[in-house]
This record gives sequence, structure tokens and C-alpha cells, in this order.
Amino acid sequence: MTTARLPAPPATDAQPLPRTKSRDARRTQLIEATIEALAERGFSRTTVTDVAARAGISHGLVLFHFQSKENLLAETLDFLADEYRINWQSALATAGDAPERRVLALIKADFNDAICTPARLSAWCAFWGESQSRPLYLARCGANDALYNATLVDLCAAMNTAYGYFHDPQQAARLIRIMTDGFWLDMMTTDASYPASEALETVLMGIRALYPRHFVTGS
Amino acid sequence: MTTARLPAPPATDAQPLPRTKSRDARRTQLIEATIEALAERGFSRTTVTDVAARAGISHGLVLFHFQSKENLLAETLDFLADEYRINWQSALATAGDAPERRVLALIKADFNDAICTPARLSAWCAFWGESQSRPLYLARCGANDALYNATLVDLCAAMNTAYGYFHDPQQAARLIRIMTDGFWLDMMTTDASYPASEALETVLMGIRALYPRHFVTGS
DNA sequence: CATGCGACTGACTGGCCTGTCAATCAATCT
DNA sequence: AGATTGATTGACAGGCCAGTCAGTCGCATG
Repeated sequence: MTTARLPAPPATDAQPLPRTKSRDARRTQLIEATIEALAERGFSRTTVTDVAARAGISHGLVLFHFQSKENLLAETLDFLADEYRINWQSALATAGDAPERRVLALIKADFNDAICTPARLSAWCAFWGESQSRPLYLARCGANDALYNATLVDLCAAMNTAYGYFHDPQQAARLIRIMTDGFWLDMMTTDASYPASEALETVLMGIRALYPRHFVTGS
Repeated sequence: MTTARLPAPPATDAQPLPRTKSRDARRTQLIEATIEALAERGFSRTTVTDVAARAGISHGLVLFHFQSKENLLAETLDFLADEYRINWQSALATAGDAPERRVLALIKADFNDAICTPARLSAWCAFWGESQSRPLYLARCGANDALYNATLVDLCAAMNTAYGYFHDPQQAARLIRIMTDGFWLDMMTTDASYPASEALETVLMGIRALYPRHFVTGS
């Protein structure tokens, strides 16, 4: 016996917004809600009820779809990791063969608007903060990170052979990687936050220093 | 009515190790225990009881000394922030006047063994992960970060005027800062962790690329 | 219409965790 | 020794939160 029947679903927009969603729609909605919750409340204060409220459903339903909070967080991390990997891989796919263009594509992909969102940055940061004490999460991203790193090492080696640079590929790759990662962190922890474009510009300055005969234009 | 009286304090070592400690000794001991707990269990799973257990006391005593868990964490962050600031400031104090030596001192200070401990790195990482949702912590470190940054910007400007480089000081400083920060994060999130010396070497490679006529030797 | 299935709710539980407090203990002072 | 002060304990209370479950609702299909 529900008290007053809602005078009909608000029918906000084009979509009639059915009260009950398909399994997949609900799951992705909840993952997005989890990202928001992590960003706004941090890892330690994110509760299942919180995520449910953002999606406008009862907290029981979250557990119905994800079995446990731990699993919800794990799948959220998987989602972010996949999204990240697909982003840089597709950027590489359209970058051509020249190593300098591939490196540039890889770096720019990191500051892509779709990926470099405040909420997503915060969520990543929340996971990083817990990673050392939760091997599960480390394990899930380890493979992706290794793949990214191997790709970058190959590209740095290609820069050497193609253009006569002499950087140790391993070291150069590590430097490039930590420049982008470092910016992600910096954009989070600095109070005076700056746009991604500015971060990208600074990273390009670093790349230009490393490879002075390339990356002179922003294109 | 305590059951069996302890047969006497174990008297482990030179120090008689009194069962009751002075206020200050207890507080610093608890802060160190908090750092360990954050490192091993992460922010979200660190409990007052956990910290107390590491110090071998009851959890009530932790609250007696720090009033609340929130305050314990805040003071731990203050401790870390002060330690960090004192570390680079004292490194600067003995670095002489040449800007390249001062920059080098600043960078090396970040990888100093006393500061660059696994437990401390993890603890910092735990705080970073919560920073976006806890303005308190951001506020506490903001002043220190700004000071560090201003110092670095001045040094980069000095490099320009002294040696005829033409980097935008703001940008160069930001790049140097995120290289060290990025390494701290990378050392945490990578499964195959590497020693701080290797990270320092890579950062120096980046600095050398930025200022090719300096930093050629590790000294 | 009846039937079935999957989405969904909300009350309930059990556990954990923070914070309180009265009593106890160990030094130090008079 | 007696008194005072500050450190310390451990039991307790209250709250929050993950997870369970019995039952409801909406939709599609026969």
C-alpha cells in the first residue's frame, strides 16, 4: 500500500524513462553513479546507499545487480580501465606510422575531453589511494598499464632508430608516462585547478626538450 | 580487578620502556602508527582500534590524545607536510647560490631516503585519494605546495637569467614538479616497484633535456 | 485474462566502529 | 605516607552500513 501514487513519471525528456530498466542499462547507470560518488565523497565515504540515491533507486537494487559493494567498485574500476585503454588504442589506430605522430597521439589521448573529466580524474585518484592496500585493484589495471608501457617503450625505440636520438627507451618511456600521470594527480591536488589544455601544453614542452627536432608544432 | 598481574614490564632493551609515556612521546608514536596503518590498510579501512593496536595500547587512549579520528588524521597530514617542507628547505639551505645546484638539491630532496619511504609514499597516496572530497586536507597542504612552487618558479627564472635559457618559468616549474610527483605515484601504483635511485635518475634525464648545458653529472 | 519472470522495494539484522566515561594505575609532589 | 595529577583501560552506547529477504510491481507472452 503505497500512499500517494506519483501523478505519473515526470517524463522529463524524449525518453519516456521507464521505471524499470534493462539489466545492462541499470548496470552502466550505476557504474556512472559510482564514479560520481567516488569523485564527490571519496573512497572511504562512498556508500551503497549513496550510489543508489544518485540513480534514484533503493540501495537493495544496487546489491541485486552487483552482489556486493566490493564487486561494484571492482567493476567500476574495470570500466574505467577499459575506457582508458580503448581511448589510447583508438587514438593510436588513426595516428599513422610515423613514431612522432604516434607518441603525440598517445599523449593527446590522455588529455582527451571524454577521458579527462573532473569526475573521472577524481575517481582514478580515489582508486590510486587505495591501490597499495588492495591487491585486487592493482591486479586489474596491471595488465593495461604494462601494455601501455610496452607500447610507449617501442615508440621511444622507434624514435631512436628513425631519427638518431639516443635516449634509453625504457627511461624515456617512463619519463613520458609519469609526466601525464603526474599531471592527472596535480590537477586533482592543486586548489587552483587549470584546464587540461594547459597541462597538455606543458607536457609537450617536456617532450620537445627530449626530442628537440620534433614536436615543434602542436599539430 | 585485573586478573593476573603482568610479571613485570618485559624490559626489552636499554630503555626501560615505561608503560606510561609522556604526552608528546605518545602523540608522535601514534602519528607514526597512523602512517603505517594508512600504508598497509588504506584510508577507508584504517580504524582507531587499528592504530591503537600498532602502538600496543587501547583504542580509548588514542581518542584521549587526539579527541577524534578526524583530528588524528589531520594531525598526521600536518606531520607529513611539515616533514616534507623541512626536508626540502634544509636541502636548499646547504645548496649554495648557483641556481642549477639549488634545483638539483630540491629534486634530490624529494627522493631522500628519510622522506621517500614506502610507508610515507603510501600514506601520501592515501591522502591524495581523499583530497578532492575533503577540503580540510587540501587546505592544510595548499600553503606548503604554493611555497614549494613559488620557490621552484624563482629558480627556473634564475636559470633563464643566469644561463640564457628561455623556458617559461611557470611552465618549467610545473613540469619539474609533476615529474617528481608523478614518480611518487608511479612507484605506488606499479606492481614492479623500483628503487628511488632509479626514479631520480630518470627525473635527472628530464632535467638534462630541459637544461642541456647543465646537470650533466649526477653531482 | 492468466501466468511467469525479472526488476524493484523497504524493513530488518548483525557487525563494526567511533566516541564516552567511570574506574584504575603510575608517577610526582607535599 | 598521603594526595594530586595525568595516563590508561575496558566496558558500554549509539549510529551507520553492507547484505538479506519476503513480497510487490510492471511487462511480455501464451
